[in-house]
Amino acid sequence: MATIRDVARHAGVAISTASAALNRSAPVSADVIAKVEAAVRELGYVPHGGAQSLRSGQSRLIGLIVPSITNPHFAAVARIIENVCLNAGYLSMVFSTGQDSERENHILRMLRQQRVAGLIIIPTRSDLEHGQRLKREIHVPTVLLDMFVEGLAYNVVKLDNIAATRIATQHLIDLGHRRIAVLTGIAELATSKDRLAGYLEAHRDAELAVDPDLLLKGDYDQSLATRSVSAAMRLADPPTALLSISNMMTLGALHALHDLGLAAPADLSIVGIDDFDFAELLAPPLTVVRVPLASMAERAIDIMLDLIAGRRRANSETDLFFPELVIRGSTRRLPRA
Amino acid sequence: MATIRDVARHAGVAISTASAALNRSAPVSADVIAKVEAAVRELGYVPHGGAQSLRSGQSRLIGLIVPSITNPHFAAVARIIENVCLNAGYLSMVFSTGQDSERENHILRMLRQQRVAGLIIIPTRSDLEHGQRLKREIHVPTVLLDMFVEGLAYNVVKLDNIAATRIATQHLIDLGHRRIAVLTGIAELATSKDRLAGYLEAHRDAELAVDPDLLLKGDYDQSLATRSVSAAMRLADPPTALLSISNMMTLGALHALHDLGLAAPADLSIVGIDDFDFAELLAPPLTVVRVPLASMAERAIDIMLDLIAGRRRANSETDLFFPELVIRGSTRRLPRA
DNA sequence: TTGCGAAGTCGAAACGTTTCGTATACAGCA
DNA sequence: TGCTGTATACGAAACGTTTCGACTTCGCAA
Repeated sequence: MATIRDVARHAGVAISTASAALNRSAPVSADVIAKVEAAVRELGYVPHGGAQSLRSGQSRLIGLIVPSITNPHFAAVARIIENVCLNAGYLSMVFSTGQDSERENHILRMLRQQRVAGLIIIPTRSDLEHGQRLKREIHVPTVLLDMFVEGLAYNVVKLDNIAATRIATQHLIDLGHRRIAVLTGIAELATSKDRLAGYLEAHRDAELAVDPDLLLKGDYDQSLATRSVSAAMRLADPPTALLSISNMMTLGALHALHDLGLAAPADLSIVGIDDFDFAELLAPPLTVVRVPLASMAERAIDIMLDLIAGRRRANSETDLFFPELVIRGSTRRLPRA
Repeated sequence: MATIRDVARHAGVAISTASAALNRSAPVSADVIAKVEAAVRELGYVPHGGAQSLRSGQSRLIGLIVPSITNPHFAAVARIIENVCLNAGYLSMVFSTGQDSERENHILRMLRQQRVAGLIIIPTRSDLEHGQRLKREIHVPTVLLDMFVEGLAYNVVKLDNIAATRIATQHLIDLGHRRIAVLTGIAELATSKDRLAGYLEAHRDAELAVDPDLLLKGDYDQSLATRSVSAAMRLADPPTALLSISNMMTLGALHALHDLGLAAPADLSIVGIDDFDFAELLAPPLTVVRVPLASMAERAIDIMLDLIAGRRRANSETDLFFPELVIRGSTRRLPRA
């Protein structure tokens, strides 16, 4: 592989001059620039990123850590961040934690080994202990996406999660539902807590009691959601509506109904948080709360690049985005008993 | 950031000894290993990947290039490869080409700059010209996934695409369909050609003529597929069945029916290539040809790691995988006219 | 004419590793 | 006792860059 030494020799200049010509980091005559660029083309020279990172102390790598790349929600995030990075001369590196803190930690370490310039993370937990662990492990500009973590002075870009479930629940209440189940998330996660809070808030506002039996266990994954919903539907007094706080669990709920020979919205009105391409084509088309994901991802990477460039200083400000209810076919007015 | 020099000093040994202790690359006493490892922990030392790559001439990075990470099909591939890499001490870097050769080229260059140890690619084109371009741009072990490219002596892991569409088409013919439309792909792609070939083969076998009007334009994306199917359904003599050669286009077809107030399978039987999580939950549940994707991705990364380790030599052998028809609700027997 | 600053170029050091040849210590053997 | 071999440890070079101080050259002002 050609090195900059080859390029310099080929162009008849010193290595330092070749470097300056390529990076425009010092005044170089147009003539020399032309010769150097010609040499680069001729030799097919591509700089050694490792050497650059070693010498300059900064890489052009940005790490992105999401729960799972197979979730269309996060795939969309990855795609957007990849694009912005590529346009800015950076490279994004995407990894899935599978909600496993150990794995998250391992990924963090590997990313640190690559000396990534910045990190965008959807963390696996949001408690203080985890915050301290992250603080210990991370030494670069970081933006928290989708979720806040205790004790971390990082910028946060997230949804108004309370509002998201509040308007979703409100919608169900407006349709006359009184027994509204909720597929909850992981108790340790701030996002889950907030989403549950929104559900409770809507009940309080409507002066509706909450039946603990209708707080269904979930873990953001399909299979547990399927089981939980199955169980709920077999209750003596089953729910007439369901709020699912994440897209994969919504799918799980659909599966459960399918397995039981039931259907939405006839047997159960369903509203999910988080729209996605397929939602409209499902049976039934899903009523969802849309999360302005593209904007959120863009904001996150913008902040990141600002942070790296020193145009902005890290702080713990939160950029809050607002959800929007999209009514489709999976919810219906509850007929009078 | 702590360097290996700090570690060495802290452990009271020479740098080279510390290195040997960490990499087990030379005999080091258990005593010293313990001291070095203690120092590593205490200082939070993480080696500088760039420096390692510079000095040793090899990185632990593997590039994965797919058409689009937002396609659940490819997201699944990415996830599998990420896992295998992580377990093998490698890091995968995933990028989406958007079927754009220029972008593919740009990504290739950036990956070359990072000195990735290997590449797994689903290429944007399969003609000879593109093959030569790739050959020029790539200097590391490479595995072609999902598609063959002319003039490249790389290992290929792909589906028996002809069989895939043949059995799909055969299924429709068996159900009595005679006017079967096909949503084709990009003409330059070997995979598309093969899939069209399978469709034609099935017709030939059944001694059925092919109506050119039923060869619908597609580009692996939703929107064109939607338009093509819309147009087809407005034909004087519309098709009674549709074969879609990729999942996103199947969704597009569904959208088209939806927009026209039509439904599958009543107005059109649909079979798509490529199963995915949502297929079962769509309206209707999709009849598809399942692609053994997980196995394919695993095989690809296995070959890759073998290639890197020198346990295997690059060649142009093809690992062929076989599809399987999964009959669900989107196809039905054509009632007699 | 001299002096001075700017433009352009160069050489060498440094970044953090790995690797390889060499040094030391000690045990075993003659 | 002296020699050889083995097990460890060390020192220094090298990987490909960027960066910085130093050196020319040249134009221009004094």
